Amino acid sequence: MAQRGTRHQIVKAADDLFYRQGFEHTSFADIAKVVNISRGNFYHHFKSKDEILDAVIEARLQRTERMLVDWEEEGASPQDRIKRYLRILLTNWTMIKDYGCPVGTLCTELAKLNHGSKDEASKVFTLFRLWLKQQFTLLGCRDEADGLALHVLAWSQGVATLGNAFNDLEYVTREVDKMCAWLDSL
Amino acid sequence: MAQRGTRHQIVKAADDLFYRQGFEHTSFADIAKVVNISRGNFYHHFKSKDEILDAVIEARLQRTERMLVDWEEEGASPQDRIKRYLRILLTNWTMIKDYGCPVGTLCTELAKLNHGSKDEASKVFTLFRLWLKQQFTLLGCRDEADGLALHVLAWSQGVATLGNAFNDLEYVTREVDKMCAWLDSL
DNA sequence: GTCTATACCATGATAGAC
DNA sequence: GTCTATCATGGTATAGAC
Repeated sequence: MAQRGTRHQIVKAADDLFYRQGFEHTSFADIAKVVNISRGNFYHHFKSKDEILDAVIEARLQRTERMLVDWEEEGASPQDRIKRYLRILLTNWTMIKDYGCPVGTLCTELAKLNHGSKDEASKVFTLFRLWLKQQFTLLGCRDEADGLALHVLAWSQGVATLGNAFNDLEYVTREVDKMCAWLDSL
Repeated sequence: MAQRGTRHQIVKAADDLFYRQGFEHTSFADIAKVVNISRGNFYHHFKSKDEILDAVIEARLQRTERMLVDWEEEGASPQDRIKRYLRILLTNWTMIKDYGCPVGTLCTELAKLNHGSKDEASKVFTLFRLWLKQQFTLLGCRDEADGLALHVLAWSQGVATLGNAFNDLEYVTREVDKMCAWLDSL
């Protein structure tokens, strides 16, 4: 029980630090400081740093899945649900402006490292893609549903990257408004 | 003269490696191997790794500026020029699929490191932004020119990130086609 | 201008005491 | 299950010979 507790704390701290500092830039010492354990004690829970990464990705996948189920129940219409997705850019702005999109930035970092878990990381994108596709299907855009899902995904991803680079909340707000208007025009 | 030659070689090798491996993951040893000089010899040309980064960013800014001037002369119409920009996604696909967009990935990495040169790096985005704005102004979209420029920038950035994550050339091709069609409809 | 040698530190990882 | 001590490696950076 205590083991599970510590393990969980390690994953939680690593999840946060991998997002804010990047995977490679985060050391065991960084995580140990947050969790308040010694560096050596890590290896009782994980055999390597890569194993921690896998656990973090797994946690993100589960968290994302839960969030999408919640959104499924929250939003009255498919449009409302997609707008709920678009609004993450604004609700998470304080993080995005400093650290970018958690999904996209991990994928690109792992791609450059040619890391074995890069495909696993991109599955988070796939979760959003399938969920968005489902919403567009409900909207009656059956044949184009996947294309529209990818369109929304790319749009939000690009806005997150540029919003981060220019540190410009007004721009992001304008873009989200535009995206919502485009949605209503479908 | 030989000094300038070596310095130039270091910047060129670092430019390539920072793109393919990321800034932090690239060591002096990596660059030294390419340039074929000793590690110690670096400090005759640069005081620190950050100085090499600044030189790389400066080189990228100049290269981008030259490229945009070339495109200015190449394309007959503003649409043709913007399409020239969009097609980078396809002409540079072999690099993008493995390493993402050179501009966006550096900006996000430096943002996470909270690196002092992150604003300098995002100036490459600004170059594209102003150039695109100019093209849209020539197209007669004066009031919306900057918004449209940012729209194209975000669009291409998002497609690069997703294309990289999913390693899907067909998707990128479809998106570029869609972007070109949207351009013609303006 | 280039080299070798080296200092110094942080990293991921291991071994073994408690 | 947690700790301390330790290791090998590789990082940035410096000093000084040629």
